[in-house]
Amino acid sequence: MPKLGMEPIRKAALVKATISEIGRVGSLDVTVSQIAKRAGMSSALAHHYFGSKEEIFLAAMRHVLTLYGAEVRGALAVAEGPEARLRAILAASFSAGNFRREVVGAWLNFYVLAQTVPEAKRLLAIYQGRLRSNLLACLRPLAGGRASEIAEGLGALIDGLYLREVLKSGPPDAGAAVQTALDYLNVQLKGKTA
Amino acid sequence: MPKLGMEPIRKAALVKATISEIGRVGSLDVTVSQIAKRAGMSSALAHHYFGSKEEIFLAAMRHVLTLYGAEVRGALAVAEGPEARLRAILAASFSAGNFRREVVGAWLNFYVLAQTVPEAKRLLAIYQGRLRSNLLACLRPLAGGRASEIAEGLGALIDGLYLREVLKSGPPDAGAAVQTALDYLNVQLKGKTA
DNA sequence: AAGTCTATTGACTCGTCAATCAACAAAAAC
DNA sequence: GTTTTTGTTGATTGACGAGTCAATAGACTT
Repeated sequence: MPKLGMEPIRKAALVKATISEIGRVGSLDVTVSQIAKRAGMSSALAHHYFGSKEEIFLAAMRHVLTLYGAEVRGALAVAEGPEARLRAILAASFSAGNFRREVVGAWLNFYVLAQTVPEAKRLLAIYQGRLRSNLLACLRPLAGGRASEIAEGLGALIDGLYLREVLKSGPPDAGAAVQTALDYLNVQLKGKTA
Repeated sequence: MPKLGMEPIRKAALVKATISEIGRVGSLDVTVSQIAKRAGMSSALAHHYFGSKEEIFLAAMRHVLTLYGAEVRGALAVAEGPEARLRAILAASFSAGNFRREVVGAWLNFYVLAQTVPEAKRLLAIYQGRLRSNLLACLRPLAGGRASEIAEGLGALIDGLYLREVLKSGPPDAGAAVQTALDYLNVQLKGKTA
Protein backbone atom coordinates (compact mmCIF):
# COMPACT_ATOMS: atom_id res chain seq x y z
CA MET A 1 0.00 0.00 0.00
CA PRO A 2 2.45 2.61 -1.10
CA LYS A 3 1.28 6.05 -0.20
CA LEU A 4 3.02 8.74 -2.15
CA GLY A 5 5.15 11.49 -0.73
CA MET A 6 6.78 9.18 1.77
CA GLU A 7 10.31 10.38 1.18
CA PRO A 8 10.41 13.26 3.66
CA ILE A 9 8.57 11.21 6.26
CA ARG A 10 10.88 8.24 5.90
CA LYS A 11 13.95 10.44 5.93
CA ALA A 12 12.83 12.24 9.05
CA ALA A 13 12.09 8.94 10.77
CA LEU A 14 15.52 7.64 9.85
CA VAL A 15 17.26 10.75 11.10
CA LYS A 16 15.47 10.56 14.41
CA ALA A 17 16.16 6.86 14.72
CA THR A 18 19.82 7.44 13.93
CA ILE A 19 20.24 9.87 16.79
CA SER A 20 18.41 7.54 19.14
CA GLU A 21 20.48 4.55 18.17
CA ILE A 22 23.80 6.36 18.37
CA GLY A 23 22.79 7.60 21.78
CA ARG A 24 21.62 4.18 22.87
CA VAL A 25 24.63 2.25 21.65
CA GLY A 26 27.03 5.04 22.56
CA SER A 27 29.04 4.82 19.38
CA LEU A 28 28.88 5.03 15.63
CA ASP A 29 28.84 1.24 15.52
CA VAL A 30 25.18 1.13 14.72
CA THR A 31 24.07 -0.87 11.75
CA VAL A 32 21.81 0.46 9.07
CA SER A 33 19.47 -2.38 9.95
CA GLN A 34 19.20 -1.23 13.56
CA ILE A 35 18.43 2.29 12.46
CA ALA A 36 15.92 1.15 9.86
CA LYS A 37 14.24 -1.19 12.28
CA ARG A 38 13.77 1.54 14.85
CA ALA A 39 12.42 3.77 12.11
CA GLY A 40 9.98 1.04 11.14
CA MET A 41 11.27 0.00 7.75
CA SER A 42 13.71 -2.29 6.02
CA SER A 43 17.39 -1.52 5.70
CA ALA A 44 17.01 -1.60 1.95
CA LEU A 45 14.64 1.34 2.15
CA ALA A 46 17.11 3.30 4.21
CA HIS A 47 19.70 2.76 1.53
CA HIS A 48 17.15 3.65 -1.09
CA TYR A 49 16.56 7.07 0.42
CA PHE A 50 20.02 7.96 1.62
CA GLY A 51 22.32 5.98 -0.60
CA SER A 52 24.82 5.21 2.10
CA LYS A 53 25.28 4.98 5.81
CA GLU A 54 27.53 8.00 5.78
CA GLU A 55 24.77 10.11 4.27
CA ILE A 56 22.44 8.98 7.02
CA PHE A 57 24.93 10.10 9.64
CA LEU A 58 25.43 13.44 7.96
CA ALA A 59 21.70 14.01 7.75
CA ALA A 60 21.46 13.28 11.46
CA MET A 61 24.21 15.78 12.16
CA ARG A 62 22.53 18.43 10.07
CA HIS A 63 19.34 17.81 11.96
CA VAL A 64 20.93 18.19 15.39
CA LEU A 65 22.72 21.33 14.29
CA THR A 66 19.57 22.73 12.75
CA LEU A 67 17.60 22.17 15.91
CA TYR A 68 20.32 23.74 17.97
CA GLY A 69 20.52 26.71 15.64
CA ALA A 70 16.79 27.20 15.70
CA GLU A 71 16.68 27.07 19.45
CA VAL A 72 19.43 29.64 19.75
CA ARG A 73 17.79 31.91 17.21
CA GLY A 74 14.47 31.62 18.98
CA ALA A 75 15.96 32.47 22.32
CA LEU A 76 17.89 35.39 20.89
CA ALA A 77 14.80 36.81 19.27
CA VAL A 78 13.21 37.61 22.60
CA ALA A 79 16.35 38.66 24.46
CA GLU A 80 17.03 42.35 24.95
CA GLY A 81 20.54 43.56 25.51
CA PRO A 82 23.90 41.77 25.45
CA GLU A 83 23.71 40.17 28.88
CA ALA A 84 20.27 38.75 28.25
CA ARG A 85 21.38 37.48 24.88
CA LEU A 86 24.35 35.70 26.41
CA ARG A 87 22.07 34.08 28.93
CA ALA A 88 19.76 33.09 26.12
CA ILE A 89 22.56 31.36 24.23
CA LEU A 90 23.57 29.43 27.31
CA ALA A 91 20.00 28.48 28.12
CA ALA A 92 19.50 27.21 24.59
CA SER A 93 22.77 25.28 24.66
CA PHE A 94 21.70 23.41 27.75
CA SER A 95 18.01 23.30 27.02
CA ALA A 96 15.98 20.19 27.59
CA GLY A 97 15.95 19.53 23.88
CA ASN A 98 19.70 19.60 23.34
CA PHE A 99 21.16 18.54 26.65
CA ARG A 100 19.82 14.99 26.66
CA ARG A 101 22.01 11.94 27.01
CA GLU A 102 20.85 10.79 23.63
CA VAL A 103 21.78 14.00 21.89
CA VAL A 104 24.96 14.55 23.85
CA GLY A 105 26.05 11.02 23.02
CA ALA A 106 25.34 11.66 19.36
CA TRP A 107 27.22 14.94 19.57
CA LEU A 108 30.31 13.25 20.93
CA ASN A 109 30.24 10.74 18.14
CA PHE A 110 29.88 13.47 15.56
CA TYR A 111 33.23 14.77 16.73
CA VAL A 112 34.62 11.34 16.03
CA LEU A 113 32.98 11.30 12.64
CA ALA A 114 34.53 14.67 11.89
CA GLN A 115 37.95 13.08 12.13
CA THR A 116 37.18 10.88 9.17
CA VAL A 117 34.51 12.58 7.10
CA PRO A 118 35.34 16.07 5.81
CA GLU A 119 31.69 17.05 5.49
CA ALA A 120 31.16 16.22 9.15
CA LYS A 121 34.14 18.36 10.03
CA ARG A 122 32.72 21.17 7.97
CA LEU A 123 29.37 20.97 9.76
CA LEU A 124 30.97 21.05 13.19
CA ALA A 125 33.12 23.97 12.12
CA ILE A 126 29.97 25.81 11.12
CA TYR A 127 28.47 25.19 14.54
CA GLN A 128 31.61 26.42 16.27
CA GLY A 129 31.80 29.45 14.05
CA ARG A 130 28.20 30.37 14.64
CA LEU A 131 28.51 29.97 18.37
CA ARG A 132 31.64 32.05 18.33
CA SER A 133 30.13 34.87 16.34
CA ASN A 134 26.99 34.88 18.47
CA LEU A 135 29.07 35.12 21.60
CA LEU A 136 31.32 37.74 20.13
CA ALA A 137 28.43 39.97 19.12
CA CYS A 138 27.20 39.98 22.71
CA LEU A 139 30.61 40.26 24.30
CA ARG A 140 32.05 43.08 22.29
CA PRO A 141 29.89 45.78 23.85
CA LEU A 142 30.57 44.27 27.27
CA ALA A 143 34.21 43.36 27.14
CA GLY A 144 35.65 45.26 24.22
CA GLY A 145 39.07 43.96 23.28
CA ARG A 146 38.83 40.97 25.54
CA ALA A 147 35.68 39.72 23.85
CA SER A 148 37.60 37.39 21.62
CA GLU A 149 39.41 35.55 24.40
CA ILE A 150 36.27 35.28 26.47
CA ALA A 151 34.33 33.85 23.56
CA GLU A 152 37.09 31.35 22.97
CA GLY A 153 37.04 30.24 26.57
CA LEU A 154 33.30 30.14 26.85
CA GLY A 155 32.98 28.09 23.69
CA ALA A 156 35.48 25.55 24.96
CA LEU A 157 33.80 25.52 28.35
CA ILE A 158 30.43 24.72 26.82
CA ASP A 159 31.91 21.89 24.79
CA GLY A 160 33.71 20.61 27.87
CA LEU A 161 30.52 20.62 29.90
CA TYR A 162 28.88 18.60 27.17
CA LEU A 163 31.77 16.19 27.12
CA ARG A 164 31.65 15.67 30.85
CA GLU A 165 27.97 14.99 30.73
CA VAL A 166 28.80 11.84 28.82
CA LEU A 167 30.59 10.37 31.80
CA LYS A 168 27.98 11.23 34.38
CA SER A 169 25.74 8.49 35.68
CA GLY A 170 22.54 10.15 36.82
CA PRO A 171 20.16 12.29 34.78
CA PRO A 172 21.61 15.36 33.04
CA ASP A 173 21.96 18.38 35.27
CA ALA A 174 21.52 21.27 32.91
CA GLY A 175 21.15 23.72 35.77
CA ALA A 176 24.61 23.05 37.11
CA ALA A 177 26.12 23.35 33.66
CA VAL A 178 24.46 26.68 32.99
CA GLN A 179 25.56 27.85 36.39
CA THR A 180 29.17 27.00 35.70
CA ALA A 181 29.07 28.82 32.40
CA LEU A 182 27.30 31.85 33.87
CA ASP A 183 29.80 31.94 36.68
CA TYR A 184 32.59 32.09 34.14
CA LEU A 185 30.85 34.92 32.39
CA ASN A 186 30.12 36.91 35.50
CA VAL A 187 33.64 36.70 36.68
CA GLN A 188 35.06 37.60 33.30
CA LEU A 189 32.76 40.56 32.83
CA LYS A 190 32.46 42.06 36.24
CA GLY A 191 35.29 40.53 38.15
CA LYS A 192 32.58 39.61 40.57
CA THR A 193 31.92 36.25 42.13
CA ALA A 194 28.21 35.97 41.57
CA MET B 1 64.26 -17.56 17.05
CA PRO B 2 62.08 -17.04 20.07
CA LYS B 3 63.83 -14.90 22.61
CA LEU B 4 62.30 -15.19 26.04
CA GLY B 5 60.78 -12.36 28.02
CA MET B 6 59.11 -10.83 25.00
CA GLU B 7 55.78 -10.28 26.67
CA PRO B 8 56.35 -6.83 28.13
CA ILE B 9 58.12 -5.66 24.99
CA ARG B 10 55.37 -6.88 22.72
CA LYS B 11 52.67 -5.46 24.94
CA ALA B 12 54.35 -2.08 25.05
CA ALA B 13 54.74 -2.06 21.29
CA LEU B 14 51.08 -2.92 20.85
CA VAL B 15 49.95 -0.21 23.22
CA LYS B 16 52.00 2.37 21.42
CA ALA B 17 50.78 1.17 18.05
CA THR B 18 47.20 1.28 19.26
CA ILE B 19 47.42 4.93 20.20
CA SER B 20 49.08 5.75 16.91
CA GLU B 21 46.50 3.90 14.87
CA ILE B 22 43.54 5.35 16.70
CA GLY B 23 45.05 8.78 16.20
CA ARG B 24 45.75 8.11 12.56
CA VAL B 25 42.40 6.62 11.67
CA GLY B 26 40.54 8.98 13.99
CA SER B 27 38.22 6.35 15.37
CA LEU B 28 38.08 3.08 17.20
CA ASP B 29 37.55 1.36 13.86
CA VAL B 30 41.06 0.07 13.78
CA THR B 31 41.60 -3.59 13.19
CA VAL B 32 43.77 -5.74 15.36
CA SER B 33 45.70 -6.54 12.23
CA GLN B 34 46.48 -2.88 11.62
CA ILE B 35 47.68 -2.45 15.17
CA ALA B 36 49.72 -5.63 15.09
CA LYS B 37 51.25 -4.73 11.77
CA ARG B 38 52.35 -1.34 13.02
CA ALA B 39 53.76 -3.02 16.10
CA GLY B 40 55.65 -5.43 13.86
CA MET B 41 53.93 -8.69 14.60
CA SER B 42 51.04 -10.87 13.51
CA SER B 43 47.52 -10.27 14.71
CA ALA B 44 47.51 -13.72 16.26
CA LEU B 45 50.28 -12.64 18.57
CA ALA B 46 48.35 -9.57 19.63
CA HIS B 47 45.46 -11.81 20.56
CA HIS B 48 47.83 -14.14 22.30
CA TYR B 49 49.06 -11.43 24.61
CA PHE B 50 45.90 -9.44 25.18
CA GLY B 51 43.12 -11.92 24.59
CA SER B 52 40.81 -9.43 22.94
CA LYS B 53 40.70 -6.15 21.15
CA GLU B 54 38.93 -4.56 24.08
CA GLU B 55 41.81 -5.44 26.37
CA ILE B 56 44.20 -3.84 23.93
CA PHE B 57 42.17 -0.64 24.01
CA LEU B 58 42.01 -0.64 27.79
CA ALA B 59 45.74 -1.16 28.04
CA ALA B 60 46.21 1.81 25.73
CA MET B 61 43.95 3.92 27.93
CA ARG B 62 45.81 2.92 31.04
CA HIS B 63 49.03 3.86 29.35
CA VAL B 64 47.84 7.32 28.34
CA LEU B 65 46.46 7.96 31.80
CA THR B 66 49.62 6.68 33.43
CA LEU B 67 51.76 8.98 31.33
CA TYR B 68 49.52 11.90 32.08
CA GLY B 69 49.54 11.11 35.79
CA ALA B 70 53.29 10.81 35.85
CA GLU B 71 53.73 14.09 34.06
CA VAL B 72 51.45 15.87 36.50
CA ARG B 73 53.15 14.32 39.48
CA GLY B 74 56.54 15.27 38.13
CA ALA B 75 55.49 18.85 37.54
CA LEU B 76 53.90 19.10 40.97
CA ALA B 77 57.01 17.79 42.66
CA VAL B 78 59.01 20.87 41.78
CA ALA B 79 56.26 23.46 42.16
CA GLU B 80 56.17 25.57 45.29
CA GLY B 81 52.94 27.10 46.45
CA PRO B 82 49.38 26.80 45.18
CA GLU B 83 49.62 29.14 42.22
CA ALA B 84 52.74 27.47 40.93
CA ARG B 85 51.15 24.08 41.40
CA LEU B 86 48.11 25.12 39.39
CA ARG B 87 50.34 26.34 36.62
CA ALA B 88 52.22 23.06 36.77
CA ILE B 89 49.02 21.05 36.32
CA LEU B 90 48.04 23.11 33.32
CA ALA B 91 51.49 22.91 31.80
CA ALA B 92 51.44 19.13 32.19
CA SER B 93 47.96 18.86 30.72
CA PHE B 94 49.01 20.65 27.60
CA SER B 95 52.57 19.40 27.49
CA ALA B 96 54.15 18.28 24.27
CA GLY B 97 53.71 14.67 25.33
CA ASN B 98 49.99 14.81 25.97
CA PHE B 99 48.72 17.51 23.69
CA ARG B 100 49.50 15.81 20.41
CA ARG B 101 46.93 15.15 17.72
CA GLU B 102 47.58 11.48 18.08
CA VAL B 103 46.96 11.43 21.81
CA VAL B 104 44.11 13.90 21.69
CA GLY B 105 42.42 11.81 19.04
CA ALA B 106 42.87 8.71 21.16
CA TRP B 107 41.53 10.58 24.16
CA LEU B 108 38.37 11.54 22.33
CA ASN B 109 37.81 7.96 21.34
CA PHE B 110 38.34 6.80 24.89
CA TYR B 111 35.34 8.89 25.83
CA VAL B 112 33.38 7.02 23.21
CA LEU B 113 34.68 3.73 24.52
CA ALA B 114 33.59 4.73 28.00
CA GLN B 115 30.01 4.78 26.80
CA THR B 116 30.15 1.08 26.10
CA VAL B 117 32.85 -0.42 28.26
CA PRO B 118 32.46 0.03 32.03
CA GLU B 119 36.15 -0.37 32.69
CA ALA B 120 36.88 2.45 30.28
CA LYS B 121 34.36 4.60 32.08
CA ARG B 122 35.99 3.76 35.38
CA LEU B 123 39.41 4.74 34.09
CA LEU B 124 38.19 8.08 32.80
CA ALA B 125 36.41 8.70 36.07
CA ILE B 126 39.68 8.11 37.86
CA TYR B 127 41.37 10.66 35.65
CA GLN B 128 38.64 13.21 36.29
CA GLY B 129 38.70 12.55 40.01
CA ARG B 130 42.45 12.92 40.22
CA LEU B 131 42.42 16.13 38.23
CA ARG B 132 39.65 17.45 40.39
CA SER B 133 41.36 16.66 43.65
CA ASN B 134 44.65 18.08 42.43
CA LEU B 135 42.95 21.28 41.45
CA LEU B 136 40.98 21.45 44.66
CA ALA B 137 44.05 21.07 46.81
CA CYS B 138 45.60 24.10 45.13
CA LEU B 139 42.44 26.13 44.96
CA ARG B 140 41.25 25.78 48.53
CA PRO B 141 43.90 28.00 50.02
CA LEU B 142 43.34 30.50 47.24
CA ALA B 143 39.62 30.54 46.80
CA GLY B 144 38.17 28.97 49.93
CA GLY B 145 34.54 28.06 49.49
CA ARG B 146 34.57 28.77 45.79
CA ALA B 147 37.32 26.25 45.16
CA SER B 148 34.88 23.55 44.26
CA GLU B 149 33.09 25.49 41.55
CA ILE B 150 36.32 26.76 40.09
CA ALA B 151 37.75 23.26 39.95
CA GLU B 152 34.61 22.06 38.22
CA GLY B 153 34.81 24.78 35.63
CA LEU B 154 38.52 24.46 35.07
CA GLY B 155 38.25 20.72 34.61
CA ALA B 156 35.51 21.12 32.03
CA LEU B 157 37.48 23.89 30.32
CA ILE B 158 40.54 21.68 29.98
CA ASP B 159 38.47 18.89 28.48
CA GLY B 160 36.79 21.36 26.16
CA LEU B 161 40.12 22.69 24.97
CA TYR B 162 41.18 19.14 24.21
CA LEU B 163 37.96 18.51 22.36
CA ARG B 164 38.34 21.60 20.24
CA GLU B 165 41.86 20.66 19.33
CA VAL B 166 40.38 17.72 17.47
CA LEU B 167 38.69 20.01 14.98
CA LYS B 168 41.65 22.26 14.35
CA SER B 169 43.58 21.88 11.14
CA GLY B 170 47.07 23.14 11.82
CA PRO B 171 49.54 21.90 14.43
CA PRO B 172 48.40 21.89 18.07
CA ASP B 173 48.71 25.22 19.78
CA ALA B 174 49.36 24.31 23.38
CA GLY B 175 50.35 27.85 24.25
CA ALA B 176 46.96 29.27 23.38
CA ALA B 177 45.20 26.54 25.32
CA VAL B 178 47.28 27.12 28.43
CA GLN B 179 46.70 30.83 28.07
CA THR B 180 42.94 30.39 27.95
CA ALA B 181 43.00 28.19 31.03
CA LEU B 182 45.32 30.54 32.90
CA ASP B 183 43.11 33.44 31.99
CA TYR B 184 40.16 31.63 33.49
CA LEU B 185 42.15 31.05 36.64
CA ASN B 186 43.43 34.58 36.97
CA VAL B 187 40.03 36.04 36.55
CA GLN B 188 38.45 33.63 38.99
CA LEU B 189 41.10 34.14 41.62
CA LYS B 190 41.90 37.80 41.42
CA GLY B 191 39.07 39.26 39.53
CA LYS B 192 41.81 40.62 37.39
CA THR B 193 42.09 40.47 33.66
CA ALA B 194 45.66 39.32 33.35
C1' DA C 1 67.21 -36.33 25.61
C1' DA C 2 62.82 -35.95 26.86
C1' DG C 3 59.50 -32.97 28.25
C1' DT C 4 57.81 -28.45 29.06
C1' DC C 5 57.38 -23.64 28.33
C1' DT C 6 57.40 -19.33 25.57
C1' DA C 7 57.21 -17.18 21.08
C1' DT C 8 55.25 -16.95 16.70
C1' DT C 9 52.48 -17.27 12.55
C1' DG C 10 49.51 -18.74 8.41
C1' DA C 11 45.38 -20.56 7.64
C1' DC C 12 40.85 -21.02 8.93
C1' DT C 13 36.08 -20.30 10.99
C1' DC C 14 32.25 -17.85 11.78
C1' DG C 15 29.74 -13.95 12.05
C1' DT C 16 28.40 -9.41 10.60
C1' DC C 17 27.20 -5.79 7.70
C1' DA C 18 26.94 -2.32 3.78
C1' DA C 19 25.22 -2.31 -0.44
C1' DT C 20 22.69 -4.33 -4.50
C1' DC C 21 19.03 -6.61 -6.94
C1' DA C 22 14.96 -8.63 -8.47
C1' DA C 23 10.45 -8.48 -7.74
C1' DC C 24 6.01 -6.85 -6.34
C1' DA C 25 2.38 -3.15 -5.40
C1' DA C 26 0.03 0.98 -6.00
C1' DA C 27 -0.61 5.52 -7.67
C1' DA C 28 -0.06 8.92 -11.67
C1' DA C 29 0.48 10.07 -16.26
C1' DC C 30 -0.64 9.49 -20.92
C1' DG D 1 -5.39 0.49 -20.07
C1' DT D 2 -0.80 0.53 -20.61
C1' DT D 3 3.38 2.79 -19.18
C1' DT D 4 5.97 5.16 -15.84
C1' DT D 5 7.05 6.61 -11.41
C1' DT D 6 7.31 5.90 -6.44
C1' DG D 7 7.43 2.82 -2.45
C1' DT D 8 8.87 -1.37 -0.45
C1' DT D 9 11.18 -5.65 0.92
C1' DG D 10 13.46 -10.47 1.17
C1' DA D 11 17.25 -12.46 -0.47
C1' DT D 12 21.83 -12.21 -1.90
C1' DT D 13 26.54 -10.72 -2.57
C1' DG D 14 30.97 -9.60 -1.31
C1' DA D 15 34.08 -7.92 1.87
C1' DC D 16 36.11 -7.65 6.05
C1' DG D 17 37.47 -8.71 10.71
C1' DA D 18 37.73 -10.92 15.58
C1' DG D 19 39.15 -14.77 17.49
C1' DT D 20 40.89 -19.84 17.22
C1' DC D 21 44.01 -23.51 16.10
C1' DA D 22 47.50 -26.40 14.65
C1' DA D 23 52.07 -26.38 13.74
C1' DT D 24 56.92 -24.86 14.07
C1' DA D 25 61.01 -23.48 16.71
C1' DG D 26 64.04 -22.18 20.01
C1' DA D 27 64.98 -22.09 25.10
C1' DC D 28 64.86 -23.81 29.89
C1' DT D 29 64.30 -27.78 33.26
C1' DT D 30 65.37 -32.25 35.09
